[in-house]
Amino acid sequence: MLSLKFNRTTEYALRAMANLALQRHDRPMTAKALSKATDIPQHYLSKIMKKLVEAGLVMSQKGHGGGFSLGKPNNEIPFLDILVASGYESHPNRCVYGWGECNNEAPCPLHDSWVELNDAFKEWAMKKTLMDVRGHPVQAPGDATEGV
Amino acid sequence: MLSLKFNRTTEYALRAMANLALQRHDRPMTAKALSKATDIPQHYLSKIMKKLVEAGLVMSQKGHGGGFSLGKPNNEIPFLDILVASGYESHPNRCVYGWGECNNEAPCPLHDSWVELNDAFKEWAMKKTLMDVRGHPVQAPGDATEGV
DNA sequence: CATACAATAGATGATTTTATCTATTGAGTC
DNA sequence: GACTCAATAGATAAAATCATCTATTGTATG
Repeated sequence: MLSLKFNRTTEYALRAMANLALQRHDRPMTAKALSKATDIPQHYLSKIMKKLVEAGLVMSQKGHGGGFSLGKPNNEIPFLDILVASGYESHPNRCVYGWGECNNEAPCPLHDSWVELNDAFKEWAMKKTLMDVRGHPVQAPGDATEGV
Repeated sequence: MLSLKFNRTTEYALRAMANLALQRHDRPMTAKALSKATDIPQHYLSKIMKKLVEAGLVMSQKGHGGGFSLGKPNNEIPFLDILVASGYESHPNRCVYGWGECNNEAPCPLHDSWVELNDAFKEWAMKKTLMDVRGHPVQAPGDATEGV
């Protein structure tokens, strides 16, 4: 079984955003609560949230009653933005084959294959948004949700 | 520009294999030579080569005149095998959302999206083989290759 | 069989990533 | 305005990854 691996920071960013997106009430969610819900170390999470805030994907509110909430509607937050905001892109198109210069004009032996994979990845990241996170009931249908 | 990131070990494995695949003469290639050609630290490379040997993707020959050569024909070595052999799979389908149990029956909110991406990834990894590495001239057409 | 070559193995070190801890700043409530 | 809540910031620590160094084992050649 092969599966992609994101680094923790990116994985956490995705996880936190998905969690925020599933929040029903429109009251902001505190870092502490989010940390608990996502099982992400609180202070580590805070640093990630900061990045997401800076990217405009999340709004933050200090002080009593404050917390985090989405900065845009679900469907306007593609995973791509979350990946980028979380700092996923540290090695901008680094050549797997090790060539300093590697592009369509001077492609390394792996270039074409590599591009194919990345195109698929990029397509996914652009197409999928936080809207796609809803799709399963998060809790059992009969549970008691406090009325909005 | 978003692009996938493999860890170094995996990237190196891919790179080394691609390099071996492009070798014209059928004499084995020493770790030293391969290290130089791929710009991978020699002893680090050796450890990776060991894994590839164990997986049967590479044959190794000790002693004078020895070195590494492909263990199978190019087209029988899909990238998938290289990834797996290099140890890419450390977290067997870890749930991005952090759920211990996460599968089609009990899918986390990110599951479907995640599966979609991974399917694309797996398809790529299975489809592409070392044969796809040939496709560009490695050296200028008119260069002097020693006769086989 | 002595020598040089070359893979294998194990120990050690550097760097990066991940995680934690301790303030500090900002905002609402009594 | 004192108090509590909660994000922000920075320093520090733990762990994993990446890299190097030093033997050791195995193989061909003079």
